Amino acid sequence: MLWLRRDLRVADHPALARALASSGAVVPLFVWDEELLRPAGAARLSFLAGCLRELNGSLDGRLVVRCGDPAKVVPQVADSVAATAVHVSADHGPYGRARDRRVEEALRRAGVAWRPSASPYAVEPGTLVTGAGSAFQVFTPFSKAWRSATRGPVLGVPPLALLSDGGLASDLWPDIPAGPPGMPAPGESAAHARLELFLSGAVNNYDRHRDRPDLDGCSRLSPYLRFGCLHPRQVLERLDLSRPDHRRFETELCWREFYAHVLADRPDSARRPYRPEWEAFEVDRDPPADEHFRAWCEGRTGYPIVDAGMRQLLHEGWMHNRVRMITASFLVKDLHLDWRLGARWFMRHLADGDLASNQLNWQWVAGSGTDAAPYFRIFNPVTQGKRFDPEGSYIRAWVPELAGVGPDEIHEPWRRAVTLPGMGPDYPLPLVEHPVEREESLARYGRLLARRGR
DNA sequence: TTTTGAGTTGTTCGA
DNA sequence: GTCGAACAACTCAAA
Repeated sequence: MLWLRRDLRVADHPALARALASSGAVVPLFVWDEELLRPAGAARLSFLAGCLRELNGSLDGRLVVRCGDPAKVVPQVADSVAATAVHVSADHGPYGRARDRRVEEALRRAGVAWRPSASPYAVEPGTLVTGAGSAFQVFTPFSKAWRSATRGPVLGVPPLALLSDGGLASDLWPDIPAGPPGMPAPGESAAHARLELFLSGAVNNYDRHRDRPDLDGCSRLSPYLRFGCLHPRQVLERLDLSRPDHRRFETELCWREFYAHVLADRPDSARRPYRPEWEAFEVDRDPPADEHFRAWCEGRTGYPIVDAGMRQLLHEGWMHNRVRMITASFLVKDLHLDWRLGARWFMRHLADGDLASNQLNWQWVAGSGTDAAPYFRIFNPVTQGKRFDPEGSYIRAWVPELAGVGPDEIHEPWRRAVTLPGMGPDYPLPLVEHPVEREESLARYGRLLARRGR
């Protein structure tokens, strides 16, 4: 049996290849695990469903789909097809590890072997350590180790004739809500199409354009990497590392692997500050915190680049990386809310929502994460907007109230002459004043330092 | 064990 | 308008 989780592809699939090589017939199984899907919204669920539908096609309709607790369902299916072994791609996340321990134990009692293969990372999380044998906490030394680590070969598509549905009904699916209108196209073939598009264009200007949400300058591969429609190995082998732009993209893939390593070492950092002293950082909980949070979620903070990003998230199930940083900084440093609120909202609405990348990047913004974050790194939403969306076309695409405002005024619409017709009351005034809240954040940081000194 | 150099992504202020 | 300095102190990783 092959139990699929975050490896929804047929090419370059070590667990699939190994299962087929070691057995007479292989039954592929996917389990809708309610526990895992609870924090996911319509975008990720429908993206996942689309990936499964296409995968089922690639597997000649032999994919067995079930709902429930894997510790019950996997042994059940294994029993009904008389499986001798269950193959998986390893999962090093906090939930995945605990779940796999339970499943492995249940299978062991039933006399079924547990066969983990390589994870959805180029370098297995947990394997890279410092000279002293501890986990890396700083990106740069990690990236050096990662670049020189040996990686497995890229595998092709194995012959699939030995796949079987074991005679089981295969279509026991939960109800999946429809995804947002602008959602990425799911599946392995869409992943390869996107990769080819990226390789034929944007990657060659990646250094310059990756930070520009108004351009199609980044890879948009994150949802495919999230569900293993594509393995990072397959991406890395296509890069020309003699070119700085390609190396820059490789670095971004390395960040993904770094945070997977960090989470494997510190599973608690998904829910708690990586630096424990940050537990004491003051966040707003009393009114108007609730109303502030709602305004942020719905994209009506009155800061155009922030609102554009939050609306793109709801419309596409995706947000440009630069804008993720800007919106996250706004929640944490301007609204003084707990990063976990924002992280949960992102996890709900992102098709690519990945626990390690999401939680630890949020912690990076909040200052509680691995980076020795300079306390003064507070994004100014106006400056960021001007620098990375100079014409304002990204904002205009997502904030129709500002469609008629020109580049000079669009980042600070509250400053535009009141005599301008037609764009008065639609767009909200700023929820807070950035310069004031910046000082407030610095003051809270100062108090955290003072508390530590005591 | 001690020392040393360095740490993704920024902003503001004053010259 | 441009540019460089200042903005804390600490901890990590490796020599």
